[in-house]
Amino acid sequence: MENSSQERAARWQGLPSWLLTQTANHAHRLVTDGFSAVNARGYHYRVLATLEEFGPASQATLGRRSGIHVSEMVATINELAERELVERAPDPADRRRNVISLTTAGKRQLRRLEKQLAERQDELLEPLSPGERERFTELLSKLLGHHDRRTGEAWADQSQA
Amino acid sequence: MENSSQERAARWQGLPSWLLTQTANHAHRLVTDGFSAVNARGYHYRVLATLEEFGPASQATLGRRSGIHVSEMVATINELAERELVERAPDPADRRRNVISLTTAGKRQLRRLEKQLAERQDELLEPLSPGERERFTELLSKLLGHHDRRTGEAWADQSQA
DNA sequence: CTGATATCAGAGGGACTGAGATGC
DNA sequence: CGCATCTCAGTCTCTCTGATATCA
Repeated sequence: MENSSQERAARWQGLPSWLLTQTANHAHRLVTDGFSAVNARGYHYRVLATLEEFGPASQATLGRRSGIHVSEMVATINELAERELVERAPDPADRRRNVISLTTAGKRQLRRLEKQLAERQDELLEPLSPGERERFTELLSKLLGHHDRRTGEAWADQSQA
Repeated sequence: MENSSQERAARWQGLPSWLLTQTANHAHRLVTDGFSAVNARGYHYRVLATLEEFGPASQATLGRRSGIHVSEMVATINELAERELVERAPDPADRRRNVISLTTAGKRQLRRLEKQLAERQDELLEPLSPGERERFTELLSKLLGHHDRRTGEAWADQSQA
């Protein structure tokens, strides 16, 4: 038998990058499953939340604010508009643009998505104590801030229109 | 926040799942770049390391030990064999199987990959103190162990089948 | 017959690139 | 004119499914 009853752990399993990417996969699956339980995906949540937070905007601005690529935005808005969760209307002031706005159905859906999201965070952090959870997010924030700055990805604050 | 005056941060940016997946993206990019600097990718490292650690094996066994899907293993071994980093020989004891073994060039390449890997871990954790690094990997290990168990992915020590 | 092995083709999601058409 | 916006088509990488041929 090539497989003994006790295999050693592969040597890379203790590496921070491995732990990080594997745990992130679990997190991603949890959240994705939560979203698809209400027939949505991550982009839907991000667009709806951005609309609620910043108000109606063009697709391009929406893309900048939510960190979603413009060409992805097209498909995302298509899906949301089809379900009447957002409204897509031509901008009278600039005929290149569509003005996207949240409908009341969209707001209701956003509430559902946020409920899912909160539950999945809890599921993700389940084995950690409250104190550990706090330290964990602190450490992650520190790392993410560092690398976002390093690679110039402060997309949250690069917007003018 | 280094945010300019106008834009608030998107509301999901503090969520553990967001911090985790985004940071993991950075980690993945770092490691991938490190590997591609020596013309390799993650699967190459995992196969070479597994070969060194457990010795020659069939592709299927190699897949179980390294967590790489069998159909991916075919392409991975193709690439490694083409560069003569591994040898692929028919198993005389079982004609379905190929026995894959590490060449001396493969060992040299493995050293290069491990060097890259170590450097990138350091780059990843740069903003953290030694104590923080330790706590960080501890917390991640706790989470990953939990979710691996939860979803039955203890592929590192699953012996049968 | 069953199960395992190696191979190949392809799906599917996520992030991105490039080009074209329209309008500022 | 240069630039922005919207759209579509396609690439790339990773992971997984399915089908097939071979053999234990």
